[in-house]
Amino acid sequence: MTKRGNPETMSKDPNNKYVDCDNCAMEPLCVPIETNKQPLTLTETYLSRRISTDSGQALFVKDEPISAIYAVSSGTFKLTLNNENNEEKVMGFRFAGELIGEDALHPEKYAYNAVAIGKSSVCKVDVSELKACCEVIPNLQLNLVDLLTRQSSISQTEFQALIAKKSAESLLAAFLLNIAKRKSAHDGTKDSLNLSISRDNIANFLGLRRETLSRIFSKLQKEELIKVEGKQIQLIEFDKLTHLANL
Amino acid sequence: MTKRGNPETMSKDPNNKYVDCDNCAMEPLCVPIETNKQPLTLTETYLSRRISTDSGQALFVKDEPISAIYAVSSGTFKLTLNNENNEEKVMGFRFAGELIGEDALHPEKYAYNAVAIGKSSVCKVDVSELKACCEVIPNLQLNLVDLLTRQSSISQTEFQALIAKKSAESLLAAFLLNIAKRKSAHDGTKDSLNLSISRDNIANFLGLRRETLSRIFSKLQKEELIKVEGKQIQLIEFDKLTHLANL
DNA sequence: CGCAATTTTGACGTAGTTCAACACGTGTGG
DNA sequence: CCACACGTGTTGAACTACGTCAAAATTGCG
Repeated sequence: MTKRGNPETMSKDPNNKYVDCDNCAMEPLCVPIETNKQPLTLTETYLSRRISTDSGQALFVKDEPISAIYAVSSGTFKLTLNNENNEEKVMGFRFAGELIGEDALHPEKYAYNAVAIGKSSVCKVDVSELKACCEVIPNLQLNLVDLLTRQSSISQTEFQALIAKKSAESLLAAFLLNIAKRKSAHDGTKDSLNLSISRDNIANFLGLRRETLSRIFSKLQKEELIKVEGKQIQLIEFDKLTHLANL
Repeated sequence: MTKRGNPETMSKDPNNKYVDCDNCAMEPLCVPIETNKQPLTLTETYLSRRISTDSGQALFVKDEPISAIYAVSSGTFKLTLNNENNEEKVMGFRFAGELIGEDALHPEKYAYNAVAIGKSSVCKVDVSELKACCEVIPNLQLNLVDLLTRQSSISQTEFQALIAKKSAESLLAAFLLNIAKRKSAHDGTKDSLNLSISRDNIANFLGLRRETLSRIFSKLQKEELIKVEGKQIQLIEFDKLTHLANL
């Protein structure tokens, strides 16, 4: 029960592995249905597996009516808004195993743009098909509730550091720990981070300028709390970072 | 179908009115069940209406296992965290008609403290009873999904100004507009705001110091964008405020 | 390789913080 | 009834973390 999906679409890049389906937030909508005794596999009616996306490609844009919800199966996505000057504001990131667009179920239109960072891939659940299937299989609704609340909890932790409006140093510490935790849930690595995200995107998300972010990276490295090698970040002093993050 | 609940528990304070049930986010879990042909009213098994709370009283505290989800029926609540120095961080507010604790359904423990600001009251849905009822009435699950996604959308709008990390002025403009919008959804008033929240709590939420917030209030008043009379705020230049809020 | 994009570093400006003082309302006790 | 403490809100003056501008260093892609 590890890798499903079409093998020929699988990435060869070792840094861009597909997440295991049993580590994916979409699982409640995929797995159980396959194993129950329906005449045909119900998931096929609403689920498309591992669709490749190019870097910079948008899954959807803000205010588009919802048509599907997605789970990242490899790579990274950024969630963005554009202000009235058409400047981009990054409001979050989604990594392999996490959901995108699930929070559009109510107003029925997406609340942000979802853009691939680097080559990525997603699994896609068609919403109207899903709703039809929910009529047939009541248990599917419970799975949906579970999935919604699960992802909502991840989104919350992502915001908490930002909301606390702390020093730039403490913001970065919290950010690194958050990413490390979310990534480790899927790829096992604990203190080493492959940051696929550019400094610009991180700075934008944290509400800092790229220069400030760069200075903080240097500072934390000089103090030997982290080791920076381009996009590869080592978390050395986990405890001190945690303390910093908690203000 | 306006006011339900026990009349003797109703507030007499005109500034602290109960929200109409049909304007309440909890409605999907209350109304429809009352009107369907069950032998007994199912809501009674999981719903307690209009429980009074004193100012400063906590509905629940962070990390407590989830037992119920709440809808504010009158008054205001603040959602808070405590950092390691036991300082309070306000992460949001909930007004009449809005939900509290619904986002604890997944990790099954509350993610924050919920504390009444001034005398307030809530309707309470017992989670284990609710789950039991979901088994009996599948449609209830769909209502739950609706309710979860709806509230999640409100929470998002509350954060968006903060995430954008703008100037203090623009933060306050966005905050006032957000509150005005959320309150007007229930009490009709559009440009006049009864801010039940103290300046300290607002400043804390916005990540500003109380002195800064006070200066900005004065500035916006001097520029005649708002009129400040203690907790009563008039939004005068709606358009200019909106522009400010959008950076 | 070579050029453009990204990241880092330095010098200076400013929005918001900090600290301190004051003003106002409310509750308490003599 | 006043004296006093205490919570809340406002204002002034000096300080500082982060932003801005400019330029160098590094990375990465065609």
